[in-house]
Amino acid sequence: MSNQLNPAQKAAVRYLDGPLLVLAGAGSGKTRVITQKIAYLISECDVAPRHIAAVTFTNKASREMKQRVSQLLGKKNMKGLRVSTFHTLGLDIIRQELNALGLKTGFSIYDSADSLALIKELMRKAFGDHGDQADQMQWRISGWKNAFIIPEQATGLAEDAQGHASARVYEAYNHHLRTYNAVDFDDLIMLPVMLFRDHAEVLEKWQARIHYLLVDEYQDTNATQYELVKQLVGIRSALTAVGDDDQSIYSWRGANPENLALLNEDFPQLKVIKLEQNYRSSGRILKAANALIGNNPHIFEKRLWSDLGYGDPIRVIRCKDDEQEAEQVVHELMHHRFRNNNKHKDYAILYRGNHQSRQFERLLRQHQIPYYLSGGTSFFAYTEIKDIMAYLRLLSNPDDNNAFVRIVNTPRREIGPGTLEKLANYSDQRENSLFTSCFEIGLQHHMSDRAYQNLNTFANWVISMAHQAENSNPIEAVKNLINDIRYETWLIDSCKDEIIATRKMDNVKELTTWLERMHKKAPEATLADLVSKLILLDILDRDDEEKGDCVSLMTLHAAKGLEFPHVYLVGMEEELLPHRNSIEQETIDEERRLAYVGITRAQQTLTLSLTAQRKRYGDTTDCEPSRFLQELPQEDLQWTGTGIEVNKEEQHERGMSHLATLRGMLTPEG
DNA sequence: TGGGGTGATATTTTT
DNA sequence: TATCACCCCA
Repeated sequence: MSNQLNPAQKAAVRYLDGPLLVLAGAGSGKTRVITQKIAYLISECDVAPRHIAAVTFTNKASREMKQRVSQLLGKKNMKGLRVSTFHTLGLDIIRQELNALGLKTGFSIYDSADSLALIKELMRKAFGDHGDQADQMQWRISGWKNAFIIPEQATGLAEDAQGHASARVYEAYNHHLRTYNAVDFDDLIMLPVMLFRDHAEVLEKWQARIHYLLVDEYQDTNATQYELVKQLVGIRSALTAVGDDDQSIYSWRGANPENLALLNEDFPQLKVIKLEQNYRSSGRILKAANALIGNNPHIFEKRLWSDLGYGDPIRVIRCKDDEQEAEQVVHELMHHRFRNNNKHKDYAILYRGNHQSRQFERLLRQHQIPYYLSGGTSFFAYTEIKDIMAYLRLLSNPDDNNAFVRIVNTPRREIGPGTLEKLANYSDQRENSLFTSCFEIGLQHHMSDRAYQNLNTFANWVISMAHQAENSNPIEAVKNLINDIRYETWLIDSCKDEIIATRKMDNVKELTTWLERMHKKAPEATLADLVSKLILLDILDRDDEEKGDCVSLMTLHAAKGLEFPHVYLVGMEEELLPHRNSIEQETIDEERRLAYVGITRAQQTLTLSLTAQRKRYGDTTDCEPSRFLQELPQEDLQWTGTGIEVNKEEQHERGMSHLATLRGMLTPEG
């Protein structure tokens, strides 16, 4: 890829006369446009870095962006530049406007596990026992927050008793979060928007701070995020939004691809620039991608092209069942790699659902091919990390009930479920956090002296540790704390396996190493600052570059934004891609975009695979080829597959059902 | 407190 | 069919 910008890219970089929407097709160099534009603003237009904000969705994207800007400008010339995720931007705002929001310093950020636990508890209390529906409730509440709907509005919108009940849980949930001096992920966006709506002077302050706003992956913004963008941009309208409606695959999570069209309405002066030259894929792959996505309705028409040559045919491997699919794909991959002397990391196997990875993993292991499986357990899901994080959270925010409950008896302090129950009842009555209740005289009458003593000792210990963290080096304080609670001994005692205990302790050490590193970078930051930063940052992001030479296995969702020389898109069947639920809900368009995202990941070769049968919930079911296969240019597809012979016999037995169509597709000119 | 038995449940998940 | 969360019991 050359360093020069093409005319469309250049126009997007230079355009500053008003709001701009850059419709950036897959592989059209959108990150380059954003980073070059930042550089242009700073070095050519004399905009101070601190007046520019670029917002992304993932830490990874924001890291990459920062890095590329610093390549263009040098680190010292970008001081003050704000490149962050939406959530980090929200966190910054909240942190600086605490009082107006009714939060206290050191507030906690509840991750989804925390919020689920809270919702579960509330549902148990309010509705007897509907704790098993907590995840649906969490989903609903998050949906409301993403759509900028407050509890009162949710109540108003409720159509039945169940809706009312849900709105009540939402209300209670928010109320409890505030009591615990905590916010959840969605609040990080929602609270700033509410604040800006109600306090013009605060909004003005932030508008004065951010003179130019750039938003990446604009099609993924939800209603609340769009509101935040509109507020910050204000009448100045200095906005560059970059997005691609064809790559909108998160609407099930509240993303509003219509925001692209809304931009047109909300900013009548909106300028639209299309990036249609693709620097990634062969002409044939793009032709296929264009053909497929042509079946979707479009507000903005665009047509990707490339001058990278026409390339190899798209292969379609037809298999007997999912087991054979894995065999054939892996064999094909191995041979291709060997013939072309490629690296493992040149290859990716993409699929619709996580469960599809299994067969492939098995075979890759069998052939000793190193692979990288995206979407494992998050670092923060480990119990030992949760424990330590809970301690750290409690130090900065003693009112954090989740943290309190988690570690009050870990390691053991003889504060059992009975005592906790009594404490909880008491604090409920008083509308206080558990921690605060520990100090109340009235509590004594509700439990044994011994229990009361234990609680008191613990609470005082928390205070002294918090004091230490505040008044000396926070990292030292953390290390002290881990020693103080004898966490290592506790791990060894509680794990049967010494190796596991060591591994867990290693994780804990890694956590402190991270804190140390962050502390070095920002010596002024308090422990609370470090902890909240840590929560928004998925540590597992780190092995991006340390991934090594591995075949990538991932879902289509996870593949967005990535590219590979050779891509295998597997499971091209009805009910899988498009997924069964999407067929029922008639949201085929998004599934088509998902397939589109998969296809456009490929640089040189693309191989699709499908099976005639698949094991599903126990029994084997027949599969039909995905409708998307028929939407591809048939003359560019090359069908192969060894499953055909086997199927010939079955065909008689089954009386030529759908297999006839399959065979039709296997013969060219069918 | 953990392990085993039981029953429900089976897309995608940036923060 | 496999997994996972949950409950109960020792």
